[in-house]
Amino acid sequence: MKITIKDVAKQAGVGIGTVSRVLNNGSVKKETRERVEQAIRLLNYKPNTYARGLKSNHTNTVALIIPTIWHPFFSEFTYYIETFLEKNGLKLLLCNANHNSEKEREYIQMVKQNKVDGIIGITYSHIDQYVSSSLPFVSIDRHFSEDVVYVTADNEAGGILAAQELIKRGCQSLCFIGGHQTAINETKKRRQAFESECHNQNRDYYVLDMPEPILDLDHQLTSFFKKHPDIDGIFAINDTMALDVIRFLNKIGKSVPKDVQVIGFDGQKHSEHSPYLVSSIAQPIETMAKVAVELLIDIIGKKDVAQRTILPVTFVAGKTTLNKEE
Amino acid sequence: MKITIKDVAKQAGVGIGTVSRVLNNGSVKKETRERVEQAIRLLNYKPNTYARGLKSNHTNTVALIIPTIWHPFFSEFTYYIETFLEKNGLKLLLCNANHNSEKEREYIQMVKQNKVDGIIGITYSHIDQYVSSSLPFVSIDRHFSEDVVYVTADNEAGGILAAQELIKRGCQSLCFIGGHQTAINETKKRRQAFESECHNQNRDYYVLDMPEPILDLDHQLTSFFKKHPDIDGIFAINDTMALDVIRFLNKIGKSVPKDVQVIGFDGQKHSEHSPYLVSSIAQPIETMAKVAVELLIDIIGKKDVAQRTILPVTFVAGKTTLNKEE
DNA sequence: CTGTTAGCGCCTTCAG
DNA sequence: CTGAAGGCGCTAACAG
Repeated sequence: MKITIKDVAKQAGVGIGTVSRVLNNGSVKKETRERVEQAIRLLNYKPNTYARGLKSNHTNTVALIIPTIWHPFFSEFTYYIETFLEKNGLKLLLCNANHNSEKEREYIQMVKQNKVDGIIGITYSHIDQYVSSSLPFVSIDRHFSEDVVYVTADNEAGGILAAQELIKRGCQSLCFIGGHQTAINETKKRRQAFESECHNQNRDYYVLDMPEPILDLDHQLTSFFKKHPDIDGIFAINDTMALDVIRFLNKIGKSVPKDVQVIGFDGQKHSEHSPYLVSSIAQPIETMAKVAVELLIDIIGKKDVAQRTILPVTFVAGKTTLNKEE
Repeated sequence: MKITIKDVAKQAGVGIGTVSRVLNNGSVKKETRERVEQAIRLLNYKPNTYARGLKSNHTNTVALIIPTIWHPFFSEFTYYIETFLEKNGLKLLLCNANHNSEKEREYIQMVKQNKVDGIIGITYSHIDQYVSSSLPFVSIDRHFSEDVVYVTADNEAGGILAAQELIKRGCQSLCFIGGHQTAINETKKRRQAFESECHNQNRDYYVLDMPEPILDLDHQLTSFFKKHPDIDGIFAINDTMALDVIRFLNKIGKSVPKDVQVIGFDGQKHSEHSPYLVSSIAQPIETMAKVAVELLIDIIGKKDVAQRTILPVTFVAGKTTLNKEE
């Protein structure tokens, strides 16, 4: 049996308008309000979200689009997004896009259908045309061609920092190992900045930048290291790649960090209280989430917001680099 | 400007009922249907979810309650849940409960408010009284006192298997290390079954079962291993605990798996294509998710369903056990 | 087969 | 300050 506002009104002996008013903090005589509140409790009445949404045209729900939740970086990010949404009375609808742009588009449609109020997205597919600046959308790590609001870590500073940290730790022969996709995204700057810093410091460096999806990683790594056996400092485009590379290095009998030092990017952990997976350039994930949520709320509230926000990165020492020589 | 069904009807020169029918695959003359579909495309019309929900009283949205998404086990589980929901045209609302039963209750309320159609929950708090069997709720790993539908891995078989695998690999002195909470849950059977199997096989075993939250783990481990320095086979209640224990063992100079072999529980990976974190009793996470979704859909559809589903576990070899002696 | 109509539960005027 | 009435966009039942 569904309890509606009508039942409450009858129970309290008032009109439904009055009940609505107490629900929405309208002005109601204190005594009447109490009577209504009691009736609400008595009947265990819950306002129907749909009826509300139909009128007010908003749902207090935000969609988050990520490639997959089954990944420490995205799960941490999602964790914080949910936390901040919660603080603002918003709910989170989760979408594992899996590089399926169809699915991403579906969620974009949902904004128009009033199923969600806005979207926060980490997406690497070509959905530029569907994301216009008129849509309440905050992009992470991804600069769309149109002027869509986005938040990103300072990938450029990260690339530079990675080179500096490796050099500081005595590496002589550096390299970058990563993968790339066709869609433009901010992560490409990691490599660029790393290269330019190597250049500035007059260091040799090599680059292995593979087009994704990477199917034969070990094969490619084998020939890369065969060609450059002297490499002793690696900057991997992210922690996952770093782990893969480390696994490979161990397989071919190289020790990390003794023979080769490795720095990843992201600053991942298994879970909140775990140690870092690898030495890494850590993204300020919590802050990124916080800013993304705040921006989205402002956009939904029709306020003007900064089109781009770049947050600082830091080096976090794990077990894949030596201690700094100072 | 909002496009409604009315606009479409006018554009197509038909009544709104007809438009509704083409939207819901009612019987419409082919020619008329085409005209309507064209109008829909032309106006880029999207049916309003709220208006629909208001009528039909369902939202095609399911809430998932987990302690935290920032954890490989839960993020994998969530990944599969979302996948299966998606296949059934359902959306996922994510709730990091963080052991906050207040928040869990809030989501339970949402079912009553028609904000979600049902709930799948991994919850370790005391919300029994709010979850009645009348609610579309599927519980994972948790047996509520009322007859709530639940899905769980075979924790009992897992405990036995863990003991067998350790013994098979030559361990002489076994132990169980875990934590427990006040709320009843299926994971307690891991310890019980492990103990009884040790008993059956006439093996010595020790137990360190700490009340959660565990604040001084290292401290407790220190005194435990001081008391039992001969332990060479450990069954940890889950992979996270296994990792913590391994970290501790390394700290005190013991090598895993050479000196001590460790088996966890869950079968966690960082992400889809990563190796197992530790040797482990793997839960059939994908199947659990699939079954949970199917059960929930059946419950929502008022069908009768099995009250409990127990799924088989398997041993997966990681790097924390020796090869089997066969 | 198709147009019309009556609500779904709520919020918001608008009188009283 | 409060009750009644209209309508949000849609579906389903009912005539035609």
